[in-house]
Amino acid sequence: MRYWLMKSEPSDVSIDDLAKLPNQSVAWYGVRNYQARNFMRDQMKVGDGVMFYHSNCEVPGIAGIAKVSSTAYPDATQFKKSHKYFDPKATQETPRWFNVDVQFVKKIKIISLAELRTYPELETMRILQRGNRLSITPLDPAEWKFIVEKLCHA
DNA sequence: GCCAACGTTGGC
DNA sequence: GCCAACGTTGGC
Repeated sequence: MRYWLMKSEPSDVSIDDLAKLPNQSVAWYGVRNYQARNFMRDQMKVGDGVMFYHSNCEVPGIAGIAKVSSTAYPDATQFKKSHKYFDPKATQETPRWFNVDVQFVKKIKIISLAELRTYPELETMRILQRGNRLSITPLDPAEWKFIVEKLCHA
């Protein structure tokens, strides 16, 4: 079992939105970065833990816990001509982009980026490294454990 | 809205 | 295969 941190803009899908969706689950569409795609396609398994991170918003930080609820399958938006995530180089036979489904587990009191930066235990987190922009990054089990046990409040 | 950092594209 | 130009991300 692996652990991941996945960024979402709350104006797109917030942790509250996720909790209200059918099955409390969403297709993680729109990833157009190969490294992030490869994490989903090659490494994610059903049941993997996910820290749901709010980015590009007033208080960026970890807003909840989720889990991977399907293995990867072709991202439907790449085939839709009118869609902003349409990719003319992708075909049904050779899709270029994949996504998993992510399911709500619980909402927590947000752990802001500024707070995350204060813990030596978390200084190796990819999200905290300078210049990091990857929307999906692996979390060390130790980082996951520290966040779940020490920082999560309902 | 600014801008640093970084990924992708495409001409050569 | 190099690398300049361009587009995007995302904190501030």
